Amino acid sequence: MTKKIHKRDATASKKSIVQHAITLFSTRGYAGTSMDELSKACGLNKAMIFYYFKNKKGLYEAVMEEILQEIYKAITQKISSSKSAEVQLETFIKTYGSFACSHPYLPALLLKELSDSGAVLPEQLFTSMRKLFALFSDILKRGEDEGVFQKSMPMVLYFMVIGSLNLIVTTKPLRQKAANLDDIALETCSECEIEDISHYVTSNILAILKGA
Amino acid sequence: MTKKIHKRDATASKKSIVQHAITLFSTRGYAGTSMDELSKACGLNKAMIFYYFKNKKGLYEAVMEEILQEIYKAITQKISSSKSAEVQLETFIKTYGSFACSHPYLPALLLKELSDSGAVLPEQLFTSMRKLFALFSDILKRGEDEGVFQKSMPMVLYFMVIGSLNLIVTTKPLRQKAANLDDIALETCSECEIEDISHYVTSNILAILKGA
Amino acid sequence: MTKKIHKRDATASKKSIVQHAITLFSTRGYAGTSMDELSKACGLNKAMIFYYFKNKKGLYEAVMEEILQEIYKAITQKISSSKSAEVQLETFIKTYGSFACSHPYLPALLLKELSDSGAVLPEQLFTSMRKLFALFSDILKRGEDEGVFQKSMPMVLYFMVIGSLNLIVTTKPLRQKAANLDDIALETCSECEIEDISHYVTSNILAILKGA
Amino acid sequence: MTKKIHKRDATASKKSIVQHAITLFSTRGYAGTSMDELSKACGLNKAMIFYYFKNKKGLYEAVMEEILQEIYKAITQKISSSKSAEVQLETFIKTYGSFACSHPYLPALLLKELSDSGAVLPEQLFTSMRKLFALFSDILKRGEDEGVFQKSMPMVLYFMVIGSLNLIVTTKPLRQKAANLDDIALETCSECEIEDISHYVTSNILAILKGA
DNA sequence: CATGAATGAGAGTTCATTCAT
DNA sequence: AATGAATGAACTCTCATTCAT
Repeated sequence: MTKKIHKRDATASKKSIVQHAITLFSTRGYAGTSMDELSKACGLNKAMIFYYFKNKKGLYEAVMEEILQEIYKAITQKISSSKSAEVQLETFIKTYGSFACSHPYLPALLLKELSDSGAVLPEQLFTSMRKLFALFSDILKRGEDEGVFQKSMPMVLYFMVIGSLNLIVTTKPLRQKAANLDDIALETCSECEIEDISHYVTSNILAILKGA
Repeated sequence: MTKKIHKRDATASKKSIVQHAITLFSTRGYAGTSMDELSKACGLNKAMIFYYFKNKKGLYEAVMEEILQEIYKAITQKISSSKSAEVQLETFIKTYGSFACSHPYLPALLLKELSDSGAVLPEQLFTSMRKLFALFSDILKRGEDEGVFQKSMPMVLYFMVIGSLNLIVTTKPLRQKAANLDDIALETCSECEIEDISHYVTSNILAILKGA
Repeated sequence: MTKKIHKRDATASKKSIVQHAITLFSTRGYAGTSMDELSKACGLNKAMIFYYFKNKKGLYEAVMEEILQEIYKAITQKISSSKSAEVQLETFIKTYGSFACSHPYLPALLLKELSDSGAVLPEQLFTSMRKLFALFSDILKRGEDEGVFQKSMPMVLYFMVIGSLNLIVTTKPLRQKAANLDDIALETCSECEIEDISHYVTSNILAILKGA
Repeated sequence: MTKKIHKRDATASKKSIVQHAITLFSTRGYAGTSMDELSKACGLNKAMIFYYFKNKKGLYEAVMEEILQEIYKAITQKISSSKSAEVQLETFIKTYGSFACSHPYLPALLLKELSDSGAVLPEQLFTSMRKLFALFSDILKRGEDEGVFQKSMPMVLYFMVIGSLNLIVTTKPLRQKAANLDDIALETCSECEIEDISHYVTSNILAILKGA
């Protein structure tokens, strides 16, 4: 008689769905993720996903919203306390790197979305990504105004930063497997710490901005 | 009475399938591409896809093999004639950039595959990508040996190059739409030519490698 | 507007699927039965078959499980009340015969499965068949112990019994058609009652077991 | 330039197709056998099967025709020289047994066909089977006329003979696997020679026909 | 809020068969 | 006589989604 009634806690259930959805979407992609699998993963009835998120796309939107807000919050919090443009830039890159490393679904989802100009979520991706880039762009502008940075192409620099950091994170398993297989030593950074990489990227960007 | 009799030319049919598959895979992703749609796109019976490529994965492998060989050939041909490490590096970056721009499926497919460490094609992606990176890495080493380049982290630099170039290409539509919508001017390079960007990336990487 | 809403009764739906599957599998064989046809036959959506039985093989297993249990139950119920080995043997044969006649899918399915050593369901067929044969074999042994039966080859006798009864049932339509067509009288038992045949088989087996 | 042109020997090709078809039909059944697989098995182009046999059913007919003629010939040859009804019956049973054992596709195909009254080949199966049964029936009649056999039900006796022999052959692998797995000894004749079984069946039938 | 039964469309794949060479 | 390319229908199975309870 007593059926396994679930939590009856709307917010908790929603959160559980989103969390498991993040994992699945980031590993299998949007089309490759099935609602059936997701419902099993989070132990909730399949219909509940539609009850809370209307449809698959709605859930995906919630997922992307979530992770883009997370990374944005993580960066703005750290940056607020920084003074100089130089330090702010360093903070931006290092925070992004360590966040991407500890939340590897971010690079996976971001690269997937960006790889087709956000075929699934054009507008939302656009506004969210825009905010993050605006932050980066502002730092560069401040540096220019302060006379510590050269004139630059912010968009390209931004992509150099997040492109390299994202790829370093997503290809980690690939590179480690390669390291075990490879005869000759091709330096693939298979054992590098994210801190060292973030640091290296930072100094590279600064070298570019400071010029000869 | 007149059935849609097809060309009866194996190589032509295979090529047609691969070409249309490239388009679909790069825009919709692996899971999002349907063999039905593909067969309609290339005007061939669905069964022919399986006749030639055994299954969906087999076709995808053929597609990736194709484009990775293309870009590798494009780069090695141009590089062979270059002399100094510096010029070779410039050639690498500019060739990659212009190829990616004229064959925009390359960045799309590459980013998708790299975004989950090649979930679909682990080994093949690995070997093919490895060859391209080895080329890049060799140039850096030669530069070091010749004393014109500083010591560096080749993997990170490589990802800075292809990360930025790929993202510039794939986000082009997104950025152009943004430019029309945006009130304030955020420099998103929506009108930049790929030559200028490749040139900028090149000089940035050289700045990094040449140091202060 | 009025969609074909179904009963929403799990056990009823499952039963309906199994019942119609029995008919189809027994007439068309495993490979010859299509899930599409089955779904139409039982008025349920095709997906429901997979919802309840996972896949075609799973359904087939359920079907075989069902009918083998049925015949086993039918026989054991009747036999339990019998006293002597002789009567038990008679009960076994006659029950099997009348059951096979009133449930003609049993011989059809059994012969098909046995005709290739259970290519589809090796283990299950094995255990289920084994139980039935063990019953038969036990009766013979008891008869031997009691001194009323001669030593015999139980497996061969068993196959003589179920072989003949099954074939009589499955070839019934064939033999009746033959009777109409045939000029000369070939005694094909086209009008025989199953009771007479079971009786004849019983007395034959007893003749064998009692010896000269 | 020189393509692998095949034998160009019509009868040889046809024979090869039939031989391989026998194997496949007997193991996988009619519906379970694919023309693709068959063409690969016999190394001939798929279209040739249709060139020679019109369609799948036509090939199946040829296959059944072939094996039913084989067994009929094998038996009639041996029987012609026999004198008494008793010896003829013995010859019938033993020849059938040894042929079935050395050509195990016969029992497999026969049981499959008989299990649904020849759904695929009603008429042909009917005439061919009829001939074999007529042979058996004639022997019994002669025995009756000679006063050595009791009155009997030929159809049932016939099915007891071929039912048991066919099942013994087709279930051999099943019974051998069972023997290895089984803890307690259930006499499944897993190691019996066909000669012993044929002999046992013969003496059983004779016991029936000679009566008390 | 939660469940499991139900659905229709479409997925990838295989089929028997035909046609041009 | 023989081949490989082509076809359309059918196959098993999965999908996102809805409905009754």
